[in-house]
Formats: sequence, structure tokens, C-alpha cells
Amino acid sequence: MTVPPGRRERKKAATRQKIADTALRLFLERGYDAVGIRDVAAEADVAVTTVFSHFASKEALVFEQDQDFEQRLTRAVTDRAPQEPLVPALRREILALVRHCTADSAAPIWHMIDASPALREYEESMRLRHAESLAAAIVAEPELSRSPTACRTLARFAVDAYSLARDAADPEAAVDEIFHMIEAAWAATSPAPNHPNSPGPSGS
Amino acid sequence: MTVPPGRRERKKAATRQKIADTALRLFLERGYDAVGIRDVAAEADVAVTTVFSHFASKEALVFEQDQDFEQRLTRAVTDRAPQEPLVPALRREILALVRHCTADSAAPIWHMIDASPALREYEESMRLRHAESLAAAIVAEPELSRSPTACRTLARFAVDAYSLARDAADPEAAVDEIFHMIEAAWAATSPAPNHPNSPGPSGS
DNA sequence: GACCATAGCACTAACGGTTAGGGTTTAAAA
DNA sequence: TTTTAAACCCTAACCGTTAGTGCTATGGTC
Repeated sequence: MTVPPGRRERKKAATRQKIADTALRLFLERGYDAVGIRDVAAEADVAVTTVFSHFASKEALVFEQDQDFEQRLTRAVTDRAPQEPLVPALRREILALVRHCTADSAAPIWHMIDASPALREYEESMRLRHAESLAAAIVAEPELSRSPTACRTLARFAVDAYSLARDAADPEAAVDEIFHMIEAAWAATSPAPNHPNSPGPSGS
Repeated sequence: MTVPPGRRERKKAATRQKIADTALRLFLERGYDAVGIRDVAAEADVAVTTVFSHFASKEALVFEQDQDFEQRLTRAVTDRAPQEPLVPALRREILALVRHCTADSAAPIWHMIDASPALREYEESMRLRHAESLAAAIVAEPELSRSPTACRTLARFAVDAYSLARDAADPEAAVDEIFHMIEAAWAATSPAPNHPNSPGPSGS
């Protein structure tokens, strides 16, 4: 990881990128359902099996930056300034993600996703995975001392906020409104009794 | 619907039931992934196309009572006692659903679902549909006068409570804990300004 | 009772995503 | 150099799902 990447890894990354680019281009040109995996493979000049060695499924070709999303969420929790309350940090990150996804440049892709049940379902499933990662990050925060259930609930609510806001008429206002509810929900949780070193709701 | 069902409809219902029973039996005997649609069709003595004329997908064979769930949720909202606050009514219904799904008799089925990614994904997708139905029911409640975003958020949170509680170590305690958070979130929403006949948060 | 429209079901064949099996090249390690 | 194994290719298939077509029996109509 620390050495300059060898030719092999560069070639592999190039192949992966070529497949992803080709797939997205074809999908946007002809429509997701009208393009088969065999078309993508032929156009990218690779074998079908190579496509599936880089991407777990046809849907995964569309959500290439999956890991980015997940890392941004967990880092918003783990890398926030010391003593910064948890929920506002989450709110900031979710707002940035919503802005990113509702930008004009992303419109064609999201239009395509909305048009395909398979892609919508895949994205839902992705969100749940992200919520679980986020929940793990929140549970691991030492100074919060909330119950695991409360932490998992917060994670789920935060990811819901992203999803609900994206579908709302005014996404940014929706983020405000939903996080107002989440703040109240989190404030209603009480610190677990086995961490008596937190005199108040310091983590809110 | 009010007349005694004719022979035709009885036969159709019988075929459907036979397919569902056969499928569930085979799935539990050999495992969901080890049983193909062609196996189910052969064992139920029908054609493959007949299976798909009764059920939209292989996964749908497992979640036969889909509509029950959806109706119970929306009715918990629409059929609650007059003046009864919304959130406790939801809490009661979710608790009942969680009890129903965590009962010992349902254990084998849920074990099978947990073992199959396809089934888990299908159930997630089903939950979102239910959340949308529930949201529609809540938005339609006349005396609430909350913003559509707040209503949709409440619906999503309630369905999350079901999902999170089912996975928790103590499901019933989790329902309590999560609905405590939901109560606070809902209380933090303010009635919409265009319904001045609600002096306080009467719908909480 | 004869007649027709249609719902329900069967059969074949195929489509499209996905995977197994087995072989070839080539970067990298020994 | 020699060896190893990762990346890739090809073929053939599996499986869920659907289209096309046609048969049969049921329910309503004259």
C-alpha cells in the first residue's frame, strides 16, 4: 500500500475504470434495461467474467462510489472535532451528501435510477449497509455511552434523513426539518448507567 | 366479493395455496437457495408459468402475507379511537407485529430469511413500501396538521423501529426504547401554520 | 340448452444476469 | 531464471423470469 503501485495494479484499476465508464455511458445512452452485461463487456473489450470479477452485479456498475459514501458517513463521526456534538456533525455531512446528489450534474444518473426498480432496490439495500457501518462507528464512540439500540436507531434515522430529503420537494429544508426531529430523539436517550464519567448529555 | 365465490375462484385460490404451501415446505426442507422454481412447480404439479401468474417472484412465495402487514399498519392509524394520539397507537401495533415475528413458531422461517441475501433484500424493499403506505395514511389524517416531510419521517421511523427491534437482543425492550425516541421526535414537530384550530400538539 | 368471452393453466423457447470450469498471459516474487 | 499467482479469456451452463401460443372449463347471455 505504501509503495508506488506496480504495473499490475495500475492495469487492473484501468480495466475497472474502463468498464465502469463504458457501462455508465451505455446506460445513459440507451437506458439501463436496454443494455445487457454482454453489451458492456463487448464495448469495453473485456470478457463477461471480467466484468463480474470487478463488480458484484450489474447494479453495482452504477453505484461505483459506494465506498465513498460509507466512509464519509463514518468519518463524519470518528473524525469530528473533539467535543463536537455528534448529531450536528452528522447533519452537516448528510446535508453535503444531499447537495451532492441533487446537483444538476447528477440529475441524469438519478433519473436513470428512479426509472429502474432494480436500481432503486439496490440503492435501498446499500443504504442499510451504510446505516450498519454508521451504527458501528457510533457504538464505538467511547464518550457517548448510549445503549447500542439507541446508537443503531440514530444511524438508521440519519440515513433515512438522506433518503427522505432527496425525495422531498426542497431537499435542504427537509434535512433541517428531519434533523430537528433527530436532535429531539437523541436528546431523549439517556446515557447508559455504566459510564458514570459523563456528567451530562455531552455527546448530544 | 359479497356473493359466494364460484368454483373458478375457489380453484384459483386452492392452486395458489397449494403452490405457497409446497414452496414453503420445500424451502424449509432443503433451503431456499437449493430449491428452484422448477422444483416448486413440479412438486405442486403446476407449470412454471402458473407459479409466476400467482406470485410476482420467487421471494414473494415466502412473504405471502405481505398485505396483512401493510393493512395492519395503516389501520392502526386510520381506525384508532377518536382523539387517541397517533404515536402510541403506532407503538402498540408495531409491538404486536414484533411479537408476532419473534414468536417461536416463526423462528424457522426467519432463520431461512436471514440465511438468504435475496430474501433479506426483498424484505427491506417491502418495508419501504409499507413505510410509504403508512406515510400516506398519516398525511391523510386531517387533525394532525404536520408537514408532509414530518409525516413521512414518522412513518419511516416507525417501520425502522420494527426492523431494529426484531434484530435486537430484547425486541420488546427495543420497541420501548425506540418509541421513546420517536415520541420525542414527533413532539419536536410543530403543527403546520395553515391549521390554526389545533391549539397544541394534539396529535402526539 | 347452445354460445361465446375469458380466466386459468400448460407448454415450449427464449432472454438476461450470473457462475463454474479450465486455460493463457504476464507481472512479480524467489 | 524459475516459479507463482493474479488477471484475464472462453465456453457452457444454471436459474429466475417472460413472451407466445393454445387448450379447457367456467360463468354469463341469448
